Amino acid sequence: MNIHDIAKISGYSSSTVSRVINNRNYVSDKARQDIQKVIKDFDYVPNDVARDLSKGKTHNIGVVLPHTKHPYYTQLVEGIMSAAFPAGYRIVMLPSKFDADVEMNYLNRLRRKAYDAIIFTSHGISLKELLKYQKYGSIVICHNPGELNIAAAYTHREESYIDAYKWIKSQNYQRISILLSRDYQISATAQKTIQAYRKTFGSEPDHRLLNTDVTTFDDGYNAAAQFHHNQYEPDIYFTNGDDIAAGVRQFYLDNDLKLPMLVGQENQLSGRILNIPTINHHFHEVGKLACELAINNEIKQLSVESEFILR
Amino acid sequence: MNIHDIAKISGYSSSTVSRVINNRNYVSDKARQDIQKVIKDFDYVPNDVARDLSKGKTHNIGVVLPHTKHPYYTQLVEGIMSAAFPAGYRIVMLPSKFDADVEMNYLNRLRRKAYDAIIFTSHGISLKELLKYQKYGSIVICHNPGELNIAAAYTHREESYIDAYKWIKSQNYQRISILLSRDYQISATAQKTIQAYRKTFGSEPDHRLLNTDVTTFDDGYNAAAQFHHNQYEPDIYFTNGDDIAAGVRQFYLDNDLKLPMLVGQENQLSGRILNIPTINHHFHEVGKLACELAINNEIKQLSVESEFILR
DNA sequence: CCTTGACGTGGAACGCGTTCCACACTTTAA
DNA sequence: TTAAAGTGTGGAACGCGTTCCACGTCAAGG
Repeated sequence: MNIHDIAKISGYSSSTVSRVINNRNYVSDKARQDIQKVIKDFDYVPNDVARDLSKGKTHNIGVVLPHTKHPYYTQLVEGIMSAAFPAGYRIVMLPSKFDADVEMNYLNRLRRKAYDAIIFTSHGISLKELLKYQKYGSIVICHNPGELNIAAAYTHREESYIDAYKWIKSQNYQRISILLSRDYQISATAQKTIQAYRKTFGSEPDHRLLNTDVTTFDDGYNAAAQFHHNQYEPDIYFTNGDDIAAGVRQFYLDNDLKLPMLVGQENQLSGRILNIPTINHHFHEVGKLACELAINNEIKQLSVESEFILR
Repeated sequence: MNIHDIAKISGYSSSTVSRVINNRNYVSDKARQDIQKVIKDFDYVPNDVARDLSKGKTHNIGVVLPHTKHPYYTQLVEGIMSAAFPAGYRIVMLPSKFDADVEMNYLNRLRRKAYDAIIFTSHGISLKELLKYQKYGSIVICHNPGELNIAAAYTHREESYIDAYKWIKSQNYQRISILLSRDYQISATAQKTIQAYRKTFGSEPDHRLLNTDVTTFDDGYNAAAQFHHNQYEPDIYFTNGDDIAAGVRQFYLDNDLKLPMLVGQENQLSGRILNIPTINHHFHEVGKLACELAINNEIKQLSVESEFILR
């Protein structure tokens, strides 16, 4: 049962049926009623895929996420949804694990018109590669793209990182551990963390206390355990998330050791419960902005100030 | 640039081009090479929407979620994704806020072939209504559908609830508060909570200590504040999530009151940090099972045992 | 009385890939 | 030697809604 069947049965053309379905003008009352009756009698509904094909628009936005457990992505996705839903867009989750092949595959699906736009909450492939695909649809990333002309919504982290480090400095902590989620050679965000350190302290961070790939409570726990094992322990941990800081704390607690100072990020519940200073990056807002850029196909950069919260 | 253009340029028919694109047999080496060269030269990629239309399949699974902040849904979505991705399916997020109109809209989109299947992580409309739509595609729900013949993956909660109540009984707690996420008149899950109480204690729960619509840390906090204000306080809270229990705890802490006993659910990080007994519902597994049912279009019920964890 | 324009409707092409069927030719088995 | 089976390829319809264009009618403005 398709629109042409309805046309035949009702005795009108498919153009007129289409007008009725889409509530458009230039249809007489009689035709409208006749056609609506047939539609009802035969319990007809139009096919969305055919409509998408002929309109050349799917109202789908692909959202590429390296992993899902991490609250960064959860918050972003919520923000994206909050903007997508009212605008009649749906979001399609695209897990990537930073795998370049998988990401390229998603980009190609943008070319293939499976999505109207694609948002990279984070990405493994290079920005130059992304640029090449802009002609196929709107592409938005969630970090500062620097000079490159690509749509982006991101948190302006520098200030808050420097605020945090300044506070650390003022408290006279000596051994500062930095737990990063990704290698600072790869990740722009991790780089910012290090840069802010240099700016504030005028020196390099202590590499013996610098860890990468620390993203969860357990990772934090293990990092602390490792430092303890090496008998070279920090008196403060600057971590990439409150949950991670909570994991560090747990290690000290489990082993009856004096708790070090902790700094988290992302304003997670764990930080609130444990009173850990944090940095609120307003990811919900970032997601919302990213989605708006995607929908409006605007190539511009929007940033949100993040803030150090000392509890 | 479409498949017919490639056919014309290469001098073959679109059937042959299609065979080449889909790596099928019955194509000579020469034809394959010629066509592949044209495809490459003109940088052609097929249109996924057209393919979906002609195949009658989208490889999209809609996932209806009342809200996103709640970890129940997050864990389910992760589980769903873990099954969808390897099978070549993508998931489309469909926020509903339990709004029946919105849910009906999503069901209609199933009819309209926008999704191959739809998973309701929770739902406001009746099961009878859902049953009507089964003929349009696979529908899976995430709670026990009882006698109804509808695909479902869910946690078998009774045992663990009873285990929890038995423990509460054994500890001689007198005033038991139950904080539900939804009214037990509406929600099957909430009903189970009450039923297990009746079974264990042989009596009705104290309605003065029973609250509904408690889903977040702050809700827990406020519920505790309210009981305190009413000067009728529980000595134990049975809550719908560790985060909620953490919120309750926070109220007592902030007001320098003696902490009541707490029981959480969902095995969240907050419970782990604060050592709150919890119930692990294995939602990740449930999501995975639900997705498998959706993909295979099987109408059967699968359940996972949940377990009371006393820390 | 004629022109202009809004209104109502249909035809046919378009968006684009898939697939069934027919046809020709080449092997292989009998 | 011949029928049967396999290989290679094209034509055309199909999946289904949208939209441009043409054509006819009728009323309002000049």
